[in-house]
Amino acid sequence: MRKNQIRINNERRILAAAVKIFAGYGYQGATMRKIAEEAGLPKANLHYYFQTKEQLYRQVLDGIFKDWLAAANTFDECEEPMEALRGYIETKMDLSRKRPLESRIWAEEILRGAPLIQDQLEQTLAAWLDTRVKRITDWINTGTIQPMNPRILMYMIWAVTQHFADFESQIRALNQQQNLSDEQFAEAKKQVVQTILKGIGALD
Amino acid sequence: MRKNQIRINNERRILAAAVKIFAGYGYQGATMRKIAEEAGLPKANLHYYFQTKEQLYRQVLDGIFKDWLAAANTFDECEEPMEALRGYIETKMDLSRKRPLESRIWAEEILRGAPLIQDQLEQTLAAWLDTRVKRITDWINTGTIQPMNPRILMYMIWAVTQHFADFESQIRALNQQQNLSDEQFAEAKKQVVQTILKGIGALD
DNA sequence: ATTAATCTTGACCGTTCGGTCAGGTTTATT
DNA sequence: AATAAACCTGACCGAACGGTCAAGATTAAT
Repeated sequence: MRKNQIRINNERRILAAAVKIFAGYGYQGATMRKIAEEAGLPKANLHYYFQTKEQLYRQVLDGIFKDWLAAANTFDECEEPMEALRGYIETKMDLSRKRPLESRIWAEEILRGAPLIQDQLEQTLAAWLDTRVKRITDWINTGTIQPMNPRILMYMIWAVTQHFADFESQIRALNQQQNLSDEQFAEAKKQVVQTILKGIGALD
Repeated sequence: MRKNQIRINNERRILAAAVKIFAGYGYQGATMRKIAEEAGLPKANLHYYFQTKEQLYRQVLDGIFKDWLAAANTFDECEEPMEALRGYIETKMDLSRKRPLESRIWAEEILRGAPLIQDQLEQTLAAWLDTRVKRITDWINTGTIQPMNPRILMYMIWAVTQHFADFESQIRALNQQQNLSDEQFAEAKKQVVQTILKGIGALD
């Protein structure tokens, strides 16, 4: 069982360090030296486990993408539109709160034109979105929620929830140089859910 | 009048090229060579007008910040809450549509922790936000709109409107590899306004 | 026409980057 | 105990980076 224990252990350490450094400096700004220092390993050791910087970065992105999709479970578990959407928004808000670094890496990749994950966006994410769009369309057709473009709704949910991770430093600067407290974040989460659900007529 | 015409002309060319390159590659990924090539000038010439890469970048950011604040005029010009907010949201959406590069440069700077504009955020932007928060608070106190946290409302507006510029490549991948057409963007703009205004009870 | 100021540019510099590699050390297998 | 496999790492490399500079070209001022 603990056959490749050393490999498993070191790859985990390197990936954790890579998340921190890529999030803090961006892909170009991050250096293998910084990541090695953060991981407490010699630089050459990184290249033993990950041949190139790009391969290391790809593995980081893959991990983030999986979390991204896993957050959708809440969406699928509920029959009731209001509860499905509420659950999804809350899950995405919690993800922004607990894993802001990953959100920022994702944001920067998209910002740069998604050079490495374009295929995944066009294949996996597009398919993922299609099935959710179909569900929302059903709700609209049965009159459960008001007519709208479901894609734009999803874009809005992504935008708002991820904003709290991606623009954290701006929010902090506008909040007396303090990160949002747990209470403030809970209030934000509540207001985001409330505004979107009410905005699409799901609370009437 | 056309005293420093050469200087004015070249600085404009360089700044325009810098916006393109900084937006496309990020601060670290952008190189003075690429900017020079885009501007059609020798690299050494850039350093004649802008001593360092950081100074060039700062001037780009300053220009963006001014547009940012100028977009607020719509907010102040209307007495009616619904119209003030609608105007502001629409102006921000138009800005995302017409100047996506600037939005992305801003987003990347915030993503990296706002190392160069932290002061401006804490001073100018914080003051700007405070006055708008006061206006919204007045509307709440007079019962024109429902109780809420005005700051979170502003964060939501920024998040959603800027998303259409910052995450353009993701939206494109989810839209059959096509950027949103003018018609699609107009629909998005309408739905964003509708959802937010209805969401805060301004349309009841 | 002459001088001064501004502008232009190829060649160059020190630094840091991602990546390599030979040779040593540790761990697993028999 | 011996062999093989996996792991470790200091020293090094070519390329590309931001930035400099001296010398020439152009424009403005007198």
